[in-house]
Amino acid sequence: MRIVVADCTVDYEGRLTAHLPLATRLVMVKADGCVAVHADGGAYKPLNWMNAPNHLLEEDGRWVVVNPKGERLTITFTEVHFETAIEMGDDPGLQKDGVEAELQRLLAERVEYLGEGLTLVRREYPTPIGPVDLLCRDAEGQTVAVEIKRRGEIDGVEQLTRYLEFLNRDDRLAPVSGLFVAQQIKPQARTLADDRGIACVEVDYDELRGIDSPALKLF
Amino acid sequence: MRIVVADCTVDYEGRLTAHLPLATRLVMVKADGCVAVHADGGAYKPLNWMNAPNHLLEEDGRWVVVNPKGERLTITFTEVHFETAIEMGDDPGLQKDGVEAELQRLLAERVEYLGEGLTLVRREYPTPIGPVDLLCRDAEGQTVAVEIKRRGEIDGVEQLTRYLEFLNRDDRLAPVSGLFVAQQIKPQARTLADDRGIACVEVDYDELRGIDSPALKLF
DNA sequence: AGTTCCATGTCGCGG
DNA sequence: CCGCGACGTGGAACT
Repeated sequence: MRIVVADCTVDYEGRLTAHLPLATRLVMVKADGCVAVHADGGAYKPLNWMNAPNHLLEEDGRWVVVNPKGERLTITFTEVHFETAIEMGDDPGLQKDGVEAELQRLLAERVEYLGEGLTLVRREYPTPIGPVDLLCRDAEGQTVAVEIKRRGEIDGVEQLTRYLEFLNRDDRLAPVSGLFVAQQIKPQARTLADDRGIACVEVDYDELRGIDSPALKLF
Repeated sequence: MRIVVADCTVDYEGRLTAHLPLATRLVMVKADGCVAVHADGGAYKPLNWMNAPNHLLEEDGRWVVVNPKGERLTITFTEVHFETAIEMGDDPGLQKDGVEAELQRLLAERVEYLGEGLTLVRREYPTPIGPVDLLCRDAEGQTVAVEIKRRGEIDGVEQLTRYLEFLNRDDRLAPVSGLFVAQQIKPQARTLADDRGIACVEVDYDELRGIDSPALKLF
């Protein structure tokens, strides 16, 4: 990794046009070639950047970074305050836990949490336009398609609507009703779901994890 | 700005749980207090971070960053290879040009560019599921809902379709027709729009900017 | 390579 | 402060 602290101006021309006036900034070049320009504040996100793959042309007091899509980042240096390069080696990568996949796993084990008498038919039930998170049957034996999100927004309702459209063409399943499940459902998403006759359920992740945990079975 | 290159492990507990095994990484602390851990590759985005406002507690060989929401980032240092701190001052900030807001502003001033006899009723016209970019009336006085995108794709057509569904329930407005406007409209989006009776218009940003500019009024 | 969808999304604006 | 939508969304998984 290469690190340069310098007074510079930056110009980006690509998906939009952007310009950074003269100021002191940190320029980072990673081993894969991606370039990022950071200010001393604002956010962890760089002010400007160019992802790999790209080509870095170093002229006198100016770097021009171009990528195959024709986007261009130009950094013009006025004064370099500090510069270094450090070998860091490969990174083993980030291990994550607690995202949507986890929520789906927990709910698949406990579909009755979503509604009395609900039973699981299949997780990731395939349709021509992608898999439905959970396919269930309710107490009366009617099919229920469940879409799970961490945050329930309009896109999720659209997605479930598309699934229902396809599932309802299958005579062995129809009529299929929809159930939209999320840790938090936005009002607009709820409005749209109501309008389309799709039921909504908010679930509590910690409570679910509690139900799931072996510890609770001791009680 | 403070920069540390070190062998470290990182643990994040907050909206999710995440862990980074031991490796050499760059740790950046900005003037506003935000902390970012970068690997030497992968992307411009840090592996782990904590935005301001937060509190950084420096113990022996370990930093603990906590924020008011109760999220916690712990960096445990094995060996520090390099460390520096640099005063960079305020950043004047990024100037952007050519995004959707700009396009909407330009078109609101010149709706007749979108069709002969079109007049603006209101920008950001509210509906229960969000605001319509432009609400207009055509030469015959019929209501037209306009959705503006930089890049016209299928989800934009879906969005406009939802608005039309709601607007058409309002007797004072109905019947409402749709107009999908973008700098470039993907073939699939155009097909879907046609299928739903929604008209499409591609606009040229530079031309619009030209029309908008006072210079043209000299002719 | 193209498409779809998640994200500790982040960011900015308007109510 | 919340809700909502754009973003140079980025990035990963899957076809």
